[in-house]
Amino acid sequence: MRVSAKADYAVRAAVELAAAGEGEPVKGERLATSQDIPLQFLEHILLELKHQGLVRARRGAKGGYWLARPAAEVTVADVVRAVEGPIANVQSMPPETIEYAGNAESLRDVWIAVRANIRSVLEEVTLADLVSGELPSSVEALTAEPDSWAAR
Amino acid sequence: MRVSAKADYAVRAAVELAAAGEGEPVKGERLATSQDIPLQFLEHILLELKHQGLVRARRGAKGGYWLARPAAEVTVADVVRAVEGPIANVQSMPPETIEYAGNAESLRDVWIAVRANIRSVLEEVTLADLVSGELPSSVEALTAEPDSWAAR
DNA sequence: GCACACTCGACCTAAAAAGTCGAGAAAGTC
DNA sequence: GACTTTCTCGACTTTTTAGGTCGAGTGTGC
Repeated sequence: MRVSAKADYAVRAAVELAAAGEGEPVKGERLATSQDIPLQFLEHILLELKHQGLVRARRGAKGGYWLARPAAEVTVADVVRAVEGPIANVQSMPPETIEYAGNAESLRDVWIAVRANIRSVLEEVTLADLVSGELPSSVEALTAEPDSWAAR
Repeated sequence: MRVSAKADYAVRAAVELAAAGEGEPVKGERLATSQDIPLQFLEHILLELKHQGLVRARRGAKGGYWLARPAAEVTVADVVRAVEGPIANVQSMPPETIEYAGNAESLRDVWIAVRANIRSVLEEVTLADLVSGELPSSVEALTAEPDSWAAR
């Protein structure tokens, strides 16, 4: 139940692209320095985002990366899935395919519920939301709870 | 964003202990076979659960493992934390301690919201709930959504 | 005292995560 | 058309985690 560096980097780079607007391409190096990500690792991540159709790129002078879709139409879930695959898998299997023996039968439903709740955040927040700093109200409601900020 | 085999095993073993009741200790081997978990790996897990005070054990004939607290007072979150540490860390750091540069500032709030939502499931469900098969209504509400079952 | 079953450190392998290198190919500039 | 820039991408390295095994030891009950 942890978020990998790769996923975190991917979202941050995508936000940076979103912030740059539809204008001209942003160079990998600028993304790397502005978000403090190792350049060559970032290039791999951007390549994956490109392969998933989230990002486009051009080489050469005036080259760089840009979002393939408007920032308001790209969710955080899209970016995370592009680099990590399905969200909230259990033992690398989607929870709905797992058969639990006897007493643990209901455990599957718990993992399903967890996944649903993760999705309800990641699929609601778009890159445009992140750039503007205004998250959807359902998400703000969660961060408003003081309890959400307690380490545990 | 995945659930490790270890966490899954730990919860299943704990459920099995919960189902056994307060009576006599359950042998490691019985837990291993009933939930189909490699015995020696399971023993490590049970040892961790013991170190965290969730489980007690006795050696020798008539030995075995049992829950240190009533099943209704042990949540799935307790078990997962015992073997995996804090839930929903980003790059091994608790999200509230992370500083994001410039445009990515709000990303921290997203991870906080995700963690809050995961907790709201795992901290609500107890081992007793799992044994009885009746999950809290807030969790059942999530699994009732057909969308929750769709792979993505 | 003997068998049973947990204790626990040491070890192991495979895979994933995280990061690096370097050759090459497209795009623009002069 | 040479040159520079910047992405492309396979190969490789390193570190960490996941997942699992072994075996000597130790407490317990009979």
